[in-house]
Amino acid sequence: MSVPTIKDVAKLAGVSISTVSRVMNESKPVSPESRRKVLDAIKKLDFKPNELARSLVMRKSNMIGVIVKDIGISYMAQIVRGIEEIGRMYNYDILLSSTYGDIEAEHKIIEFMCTKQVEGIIMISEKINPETLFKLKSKNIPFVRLDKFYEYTDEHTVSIDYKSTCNKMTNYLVDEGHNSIVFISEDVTSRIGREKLAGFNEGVATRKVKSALINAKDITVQTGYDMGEEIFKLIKENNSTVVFASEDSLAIGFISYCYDNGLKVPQDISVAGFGDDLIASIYRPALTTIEEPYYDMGAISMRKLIKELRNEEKLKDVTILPSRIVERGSVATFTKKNK
Amino acid sequence: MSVPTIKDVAKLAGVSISTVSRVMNESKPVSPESRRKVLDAIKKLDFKPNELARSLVMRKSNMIGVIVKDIGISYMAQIVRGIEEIGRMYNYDILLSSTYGDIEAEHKIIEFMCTKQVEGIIMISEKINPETLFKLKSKNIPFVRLDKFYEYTDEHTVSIDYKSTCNKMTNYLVDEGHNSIVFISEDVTSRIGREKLAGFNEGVATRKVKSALINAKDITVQTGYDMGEEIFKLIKENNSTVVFASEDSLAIGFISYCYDNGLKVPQDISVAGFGDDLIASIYRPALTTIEEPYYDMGAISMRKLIKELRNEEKLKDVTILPSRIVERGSVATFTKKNK
DNA sequence: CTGAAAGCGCTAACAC
DNA sequence: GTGTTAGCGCTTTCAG
Repeated sequence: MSVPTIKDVAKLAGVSISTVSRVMNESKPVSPESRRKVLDAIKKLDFKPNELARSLVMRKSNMIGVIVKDIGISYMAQIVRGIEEIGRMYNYDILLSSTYGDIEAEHKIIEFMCTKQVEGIIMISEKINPETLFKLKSKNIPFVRLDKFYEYTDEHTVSIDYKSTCNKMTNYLVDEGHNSIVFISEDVTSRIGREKLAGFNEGVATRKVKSALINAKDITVQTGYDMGEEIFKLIKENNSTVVFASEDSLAIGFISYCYDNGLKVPQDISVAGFGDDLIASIYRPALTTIEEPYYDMGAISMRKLIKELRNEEKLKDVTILPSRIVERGSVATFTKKNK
Repeated sequence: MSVPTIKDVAKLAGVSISTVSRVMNESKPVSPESRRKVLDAIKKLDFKPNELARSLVMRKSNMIGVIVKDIGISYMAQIVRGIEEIGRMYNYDILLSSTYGDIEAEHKIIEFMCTKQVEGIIMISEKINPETLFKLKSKNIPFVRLDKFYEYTDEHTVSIDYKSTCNKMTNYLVDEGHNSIVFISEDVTSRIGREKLAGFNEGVATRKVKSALINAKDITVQTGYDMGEEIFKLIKENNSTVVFASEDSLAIGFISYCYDNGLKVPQDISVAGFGDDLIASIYRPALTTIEEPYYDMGAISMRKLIKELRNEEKLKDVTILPSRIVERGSVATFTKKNK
């Protein structure tokens, strides 16, 4: 016989299917005897309820859709880890799909996930398309967005305080003895780009140190590398001793450029990043950077989503997580510190 | 009204639900007029069929379970990308779960995925537990394993020819003018470990160069680093000019050790890896290594699984994919080559 | 406490 | 061509 159903269990146990259901779900009292018989039958048949059928009748799929731009991007994978672990705790499975930035695909995925009756959706992307967002909202299915360029509006997200963190890093660099800093900023038309820049500027202003700015067109390692020459120029012009990149990838790209062009990090120039990518600790020199708690971002998003689904709690619009500076080898110290 | 069902469509179109079903699935001819009415109603209501219900009655979930050890491991994420893209082509969704090596969790996940009626399972792990495998087989649900330590038996997998590839790399190194090679091998009790070593030995034997061997207890970057001192000793004893690590992570760890201990790669010592991890091209010096086609491994596994599900083709036991040497900066050239 | 019966949303014979 | 009906495997009234 193929896979057993509740009927088979009922027959073997000599009770009705309702009784079987009741012992399985402990939804209603069942006499000890029936209970035992049912349990025996379940064990004997190695019966496992068909979750599809349960989902259908209970209108509850226990599935969350996770839409990422690309699961191969390491920080996204870290977020997914968090989502997944919390999911398992609450018995939620995740349906994963990647968009590769294709907006057509994005829409299809959302449709499809809805037909699969996912109970909620988490979107992880660098930038989420407004149309997609609109679509998502129209479905009125709970969702959380994890989006680097998120402008606070009325959706739910989990983030860190980019501004104060960049301020902190700037202060740290000055504390280490750096008096002229080059800042590589990312897309300043985005909230995060602006916040990071603002934090840096604030730090520079309060500490009264010199600064120079350069914009990255995107946040790939390649771009960090390609900007090398320009950055070198800025360093020379400003007598800078450190480059603070608003993304680790940019910092790594730049360090690679230094490597290829005979500048030693941190002996000749210090470099700090932002994000604590997987690679930041492996690279040599290991990158001094700001830890973005990706795993936690995923975990908290998931927890929020689940609470919302259980009506235990309304999703708060924005959750701000702490972040910290991770000191590694890429920043030289010019001051004697007594820690 | 909440989400519309097939009934609502039927009512609005003034036909029976069968007719609606028929036009949706094009399963049977329908008069042009009914068809139009149905299509109109569907559009008007923005009706989308409940896939859960369809799955239940058709006994076909269109879901594949993907069990990874940890989606945060970059090569695993690469494999998942391949799986996912092919999946979408064939309208398969993926249900993702990570085990973190916990065998308890592994079993639960398999159970759970089966109750969710996944049609097949792909397991991605460095080492798959025999018990898990047994469980999986007992479910008799099609599955593919992507396992570094896989010993060919009777399951289905996709792999590359580790032996000949290592042989090729060894020859390449000799061609570049290296006459004494240190090989960092991984767990030689595993098939892959053995094959890699065999390939290396073969190359060394045919080219009649000197060689030294050292075993890695695992394949983490840290281990590569920790072995640094021992490797240094081997290099000195054998006058070696190159270290060939059987995993990129080991190579990277070792290069980091060199960096921290004043040996320059490739000026003082060359290093080659295996795998072409994401980091291999980003690291400086960029790592000369062997490209393992992770994406393709995922894609092909998925395609095989789907073919099997469609009964178009039996899963071949083992599929061997091509791989190639990626020349980058970590290996010095001592010979003049006219390419 | 327990069983019969209705029904979740859909597909697939089976009649007409 | 089309509607009726019987399920898919399960939960949940509703009687008893």
